[in-house]
Parts: sequence; structure tokens; C-alpha cells
Amino acid sequence: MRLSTKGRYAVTAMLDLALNGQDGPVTLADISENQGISLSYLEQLFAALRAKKLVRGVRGPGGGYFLGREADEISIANIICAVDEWVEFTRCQGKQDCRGGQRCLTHSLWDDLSRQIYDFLEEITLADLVERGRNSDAGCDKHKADHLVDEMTGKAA
Amino acid sequence: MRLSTKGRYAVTAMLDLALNGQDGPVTLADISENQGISLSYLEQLFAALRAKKLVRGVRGPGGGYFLGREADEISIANIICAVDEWVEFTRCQGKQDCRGGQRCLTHSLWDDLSRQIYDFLEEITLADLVERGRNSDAGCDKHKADHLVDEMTGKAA
DNA sequence: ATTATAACACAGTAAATTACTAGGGAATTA
DNA sequence: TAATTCCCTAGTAATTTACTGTGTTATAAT
Repeated sequence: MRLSTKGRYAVTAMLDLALNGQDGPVTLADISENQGISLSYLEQLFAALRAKKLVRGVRGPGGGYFLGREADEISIANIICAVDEWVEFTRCQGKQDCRGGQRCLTHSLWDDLSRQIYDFLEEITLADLVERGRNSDAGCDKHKADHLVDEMTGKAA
Repeated sequence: MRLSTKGRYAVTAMLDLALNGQDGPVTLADISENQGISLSYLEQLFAALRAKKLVRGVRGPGGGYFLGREADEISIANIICAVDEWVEFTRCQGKQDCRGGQRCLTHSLWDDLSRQIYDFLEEITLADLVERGRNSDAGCDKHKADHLVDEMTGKAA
């Protein structure tokens, strides 16, 4: 599993579609404006999403993008895998020697963990996130985010 | 949250420590050998792990590294955050305008998701993984199976 | 038909990150 | 004293990220 800012761009863009795609397609220009991502980079990301049928494009004036299927049928794992190109888990899988050594065990453990992370993200759909956003008054909870950052960086005791 | 091969290197290295650090310290040279990571790159990673007190170094002959605390007190999130340097979640946190617009909502949703992923990885400790490895006879079964398949299909001479 | 719109496509590129090499030092043990 | 191992810094090739630029094609409105 791989989770980077590129994956975040894809997820937020798809969220944008899920939120605004009810009445007509959403243009990449809109998403670019909303999310602060360059238009051409979005086109690159959407080429990958399109290839996995996660979005459907409509050309011409009044065109734009729709979700490729219902929001509750699109998992976060789907989105991230589409743009973040799956990386092989371990090195010893193919050629390498793996005669019951330490290396193989740690790699096997990593595979298990990686699988767990994937399963976790597979369970969360775009619809889940949208629904969650509706329930919490959310908006721009800056303090919550700050607190989270503090926790990560070990500043908060 | 950010999850890359760098994070994987750190986690597998820490697993190596957890598995082999029972009777004496483990040298980076050993880990380098076991995991197939360059020594100097490991030193770079361990500088970060050391800074977060996740490992403790012992110099001189017979030296090496110990876990900084018990394996059940070290979460996967701890490890990944140590080496993968936390990235800011959204762009609208500081300066940017955030007047309840679409942008802010999607970013807030991403924050929620990011939080969930963190909490998930915070719950899994090194000890959990080691324990899991002990229960499953694991080892190299997958590779044994692969080899079997290869034999069947005549790939292996 | 013409024109504007927007997806679609591809090439190039600056910046950042990854993973590594090189060359030392400092602490510790034999 | 010598070997070992952590520790530190600087440099760097390869890759990825994120973006710019320049188009072409499909469609809708005029």
C-alpha cells in the first residue's frame, strides 16, 4: 500500500465529484479551483481514474466528469490504487532466496500488515465520507487538525 | 498519513530488532544483510528512529541497536511518523480562506479519513506483528507454494 | 457551419524525495 | 592500540511529484 499526497489529491478530487456531481457533470477546471490543484495535473490523475472506470468523462460544453459508479461502490483503496500504482511488497517474493530465514519472516509480517491496511481502506467508501461530513457540522475545524499534527510530531504530551 | 517504501524499510528493520534483539544488540550490518537495505541508508533511518527514542544505540564491538522501549509500546504509526516526516493535511489550514466553502469540506473529510488511518496504525504494535507471526507457521509457505506451482507448470528445471 | 467548451493526449521539466555512496569522526571493547 | 560499531555530514543518481505547454477531438450552443 502506498499513501502519498498524490493519493490525497485523487481522494479529495473524487470527493468533490461525489459532492457536486448530483446535478450535472463537474469540470476539472472547477475541481482545480476548489482543491487548488493544477488543471493539467488533474487531467493526469483523471486519466488513471478513467482507466479504472472510477470516473466517466463527458466532452464538449456543459461537459465534465461523473463518478464511474455509485459513491457507495467506490472505496478509498480503489482510488489510491488507481493513481498510486501498486508497489510490490517485498523483495524476496520472486527470484530471491528465501530459505526460512529472518528476512522472509519480517517480509511476511509486512505483507500481513499491508494487507490489513488495504482491507481497512477497502471498507471505507466515498459515500461513507460524505455521510460522515453531513453528520458532523465539520466546516473548517482547524483546532482538531492542529491537535492531530501535534500528536504526530510528538509535541502533545 | 504517508506510507511509502521508506516507511516499510523502517517497519521491517524494527521488526528485525524485535525478533533478534532478545539476546544482545543487533548491528545495522546484520539488518542490512537481512533486509537488503544499504547500511548508510539504514543509518539515516535509524537517526530518525533514535531521535524519537524508538531505538537505543550501543557503540563499540558487540554493540548495535535495541528497541527504545518494549515491543508492545511501539506502534506502527510511531515508526512511520518517525521516518516519513508528517506532511500537512490540507492547504486551507493556515492562511487560506475557508469560509465554509466546498474546498474546506472536502479537506475536512480528508482530515477525518487521515485520522482514521492513523488511529488504525496506532493500534497495531510491533509485539502484535511478532505474535501474529508466531501463531501462523508462516515462514516461507507462500514461496514453497510458488515453487510447487512452478514445478507443476514446468518452469523450474 | 462556426465557435466555444471541455475532455483527451503527449512531451518536457523543475522540485522534491528516495536510496545510496563516500569519508570521516567518537565511543567502546579486546 | 586496534578493531568494531555507532554516529555525522555531504554529495548524488534515480525516481516520483507536480506542473507547464501545446496540441487534438468530441460536443453543444450560436
